[in-house]
Amino acid sequence: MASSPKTPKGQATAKHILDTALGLFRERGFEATSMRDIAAAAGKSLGAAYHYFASKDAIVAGYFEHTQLEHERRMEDAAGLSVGDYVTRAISSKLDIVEGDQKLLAAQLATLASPDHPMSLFVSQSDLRKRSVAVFARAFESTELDAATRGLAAHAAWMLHLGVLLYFVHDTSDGASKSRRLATALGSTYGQLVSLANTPFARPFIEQALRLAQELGIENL
Amino acid sequence: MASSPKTPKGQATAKHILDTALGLFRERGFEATSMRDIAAAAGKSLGAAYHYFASKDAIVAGYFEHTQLEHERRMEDAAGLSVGDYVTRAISSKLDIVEGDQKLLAAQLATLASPDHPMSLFVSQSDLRKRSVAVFARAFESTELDAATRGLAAHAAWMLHLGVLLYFVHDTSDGASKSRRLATALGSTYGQLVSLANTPFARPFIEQALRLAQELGIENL
DNA sequence: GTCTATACTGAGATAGAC
DNA sequence: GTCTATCTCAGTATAGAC
Repeated sequence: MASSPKTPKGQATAKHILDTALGLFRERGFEATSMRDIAAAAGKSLGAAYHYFASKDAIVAGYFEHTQLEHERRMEDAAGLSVGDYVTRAISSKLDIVEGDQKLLAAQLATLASPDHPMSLFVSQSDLRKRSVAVFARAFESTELDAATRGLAAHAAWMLHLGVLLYFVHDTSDGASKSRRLATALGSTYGQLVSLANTPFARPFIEQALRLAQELGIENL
Repeated sequence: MASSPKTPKGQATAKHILDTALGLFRERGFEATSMRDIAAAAGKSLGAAYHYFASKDAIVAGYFEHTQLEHERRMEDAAGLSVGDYVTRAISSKLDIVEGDQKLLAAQLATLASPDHPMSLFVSQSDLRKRSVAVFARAFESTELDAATRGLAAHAAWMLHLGVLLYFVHDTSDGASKSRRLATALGSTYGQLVSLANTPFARPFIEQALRLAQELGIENL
């Protein structure tokens, strides 16, 4: 098992190993980078790397933790925006944070989407998912939607964001401009749809979606 | 490199190894099954297994090939159905085929969704994706949609089907009943939406989606 | 062409000395 | 806190028997 760093020196070493690992993941991809490579590039022994990170996956967990913290921080001042602008901004922020990490994200898709895996986003306890959804939930704070609809809307926005990330993984355009274009389009369209949510036209669809979500356990994911 | 079987005996051996492997994948999952396990369970040597399948991934490729052929076969007689019924039927059929293979599918998510990987669904050349989308395209043969809208509609239906498969991977309900419920709900709702496609209300959204799809290269995926 | 036997490389992971 | 040595086991390569 890996221990968390106790001394300032240990903290520095752990951070150094993490940063080195992420650099290598970006350069050559996740699978092409071995723990030996990481240790060597960090100027440490293999044992030192395992002293701080129980496994290669633990390093990735550190990356996602950093990613989420950064997302929360960057969305702190977005409270007053319209739904469309908020969602667009939230997805775009995420793209800013993960830009350059396509290979790493691609390699983690199976982990993130698999059941039975401790880092899975779709197990009901997933702390990372809850916090990530919570960021999107704030888009609907100023709307007139009831709590249930709001919860569904937040999950839908979060899934939209996952869809953009899936596109992003394959996006080779400069500065991920295509992904950003997609984020804007989806965000504003979604904003328009949400504004229809209380109209007679849309209401039956919403009702149906709410029933279905409850039946299938999407809410208490 | 692996050779394809030349004699009836070789064909039988290859099929036996494939079936044995799939059985083990279902039982214990993909990663927990080694090529040695597969060879041993099939009563063959490790070399024999590698003689027919270049890698563990090659066995999985065999599985997806079988899956797709089976899907095409089962959808042969679905030509006359309405869009909603066709899509529902197509997704449900797929669930029939892959039921029990949650662990295998989950383990392949990264492979299927990654760029750079020969088995990726999202590289433009992917034969498997093209054939899979083609099955869904037949849902719109009897509609009055123009070709471009039809192509977009087919891709959208196919992505809906991927979404259901993602849900299915986590579905522990008996006989995947929840996934089937989702398939029906999405299929019929999608059918309703498509029937609106030529109305003045929906047309602007469709136009926008078409422009976006072209811009982002979704069409010639 | 089909298949066995065997050995090789390199990965993730661990134990225990310092 | 760090390192060296080592373990296990994956996929791989190949020589040659039938």
